[in-house]
Amino acid sequence: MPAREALASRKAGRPRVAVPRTHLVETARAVFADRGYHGTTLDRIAEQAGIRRASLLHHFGDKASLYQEVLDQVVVGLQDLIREASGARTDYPGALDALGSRIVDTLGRRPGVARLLLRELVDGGPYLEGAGGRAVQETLEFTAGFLAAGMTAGVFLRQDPRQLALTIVGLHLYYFATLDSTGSFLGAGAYSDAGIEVRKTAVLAHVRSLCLGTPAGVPDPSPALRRPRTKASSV
Amino acid sequence: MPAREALASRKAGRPRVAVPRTHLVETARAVFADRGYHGTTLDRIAEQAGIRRASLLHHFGDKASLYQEVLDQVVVGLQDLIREASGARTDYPGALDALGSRIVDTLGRRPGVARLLLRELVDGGPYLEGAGGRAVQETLEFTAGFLAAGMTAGVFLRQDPRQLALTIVGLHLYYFATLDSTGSFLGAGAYSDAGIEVRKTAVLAHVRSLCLGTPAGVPDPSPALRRPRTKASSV
DNA sequence: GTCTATAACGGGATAGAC
DNA sequence: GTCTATCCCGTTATAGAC
Repeated sequence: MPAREALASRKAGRPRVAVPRTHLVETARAVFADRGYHGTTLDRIAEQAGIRRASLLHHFGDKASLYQEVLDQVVVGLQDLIREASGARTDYPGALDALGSRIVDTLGRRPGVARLLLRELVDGGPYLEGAGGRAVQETLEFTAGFLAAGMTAGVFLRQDPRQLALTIVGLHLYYFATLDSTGSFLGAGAYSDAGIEVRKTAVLAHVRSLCLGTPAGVPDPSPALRRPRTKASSV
Repeated sequence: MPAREALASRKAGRPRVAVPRTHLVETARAVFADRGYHGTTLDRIAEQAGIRRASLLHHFGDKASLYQEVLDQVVVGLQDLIREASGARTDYPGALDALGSRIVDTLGRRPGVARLLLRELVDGGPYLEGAGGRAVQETLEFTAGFLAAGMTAGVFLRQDPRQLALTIVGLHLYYFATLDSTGSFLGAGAYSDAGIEVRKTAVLAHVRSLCLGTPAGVPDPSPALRRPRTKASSV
């Protein structure tokens, strides 16, 4: 954390240490994810990044452009992940597990991604009306197509593939996007590797049940995560 | 829609038609649901309600208090619904259907409720740290308890009841909270009674599958809602 | 109880020095 | 490329007449 004073005493025009653009976008992603578009100020992003608001604007022009760049990155990242993990598979149950596993890993490691995307879907902001909306639409379409293919192949249960796609997406995004609020319901450690693993086990079983009808066994949750501790250590 | 001019020409101090407080809260709910807390201005709420911003502030003191009142109402409404629909039941599968059915009806009829609640859970605002947070916690706890009871009764599949509760809540809230954005994926009419019915059928099957392991049959989605029309009528 | 008018503030964006 | 300083707009909240 670069201190405020160090910043103020700096000369103008001298790059402190050549803050790379990617770092700025990452910082912005974290802050936007935390507070939403309207809730975040450029000052906060700038402060976190260790520069001034004016410098931030120099790079991105305005707040909306920065936000768009952040969201673009998130959406194409997820899109690639889904295509990659499910593409070129004939083993439908295997693809199902691979997909769920990678998504839980990604969202669990970076809860900001789920928050950012879910918020945008709820808000229906201008981003979704442009290229971003098309990407989301394509990804949903792709997912529904994958499910439909599994049904015609006779391995997935016949049902409305679009409705199924939306409940699966919802079950993924909701959990990690609201983990901060529901963390006390789960007990400490929901963000830990163990917590992510517990979620992954549950999700894989749930998705298998929905698609295959397999009454999957998830007999024993990690005892440490079953009941919240009344006075558990924070973080 | 009361016209702007009619408002401006009114005399001060004379109640137009005695706008009831509940109406103000309802209007505020709709606007907050649409744009989020930071995204909504008191001017917009006031305009929708047919009064001035100053009058609005007279009733509620400040923006935060109004928001809290709105959210309180939403949360206790949902809490009551869940308790009522699942309480005093020994028929677990029946309770499952009743619960899902009523929730889909409620959220489908008023998508703002899902948006409002989901946004708050994502934001983790100050509301959740007060009485609201306790209510949410209680409701989650109640739901997990219901599922656990069904498991010990031997009718629900044994699994982590907390993880199950969160995926079910997520599958409910996500769908209706993001319907505006994913509407084009579903085709026109997602908000219609027919669209809600399609969702309800799917949700009941999904939840049954998750809890009971029943490979429920949802063979035929309404043809009108299966594929989006390229040039469908709006609304 | 509703209005007009205005104060007070926060935040986005620009100008220009270095 | 980063800074300081400034402008300016939107929004909240208050004061006080009616």
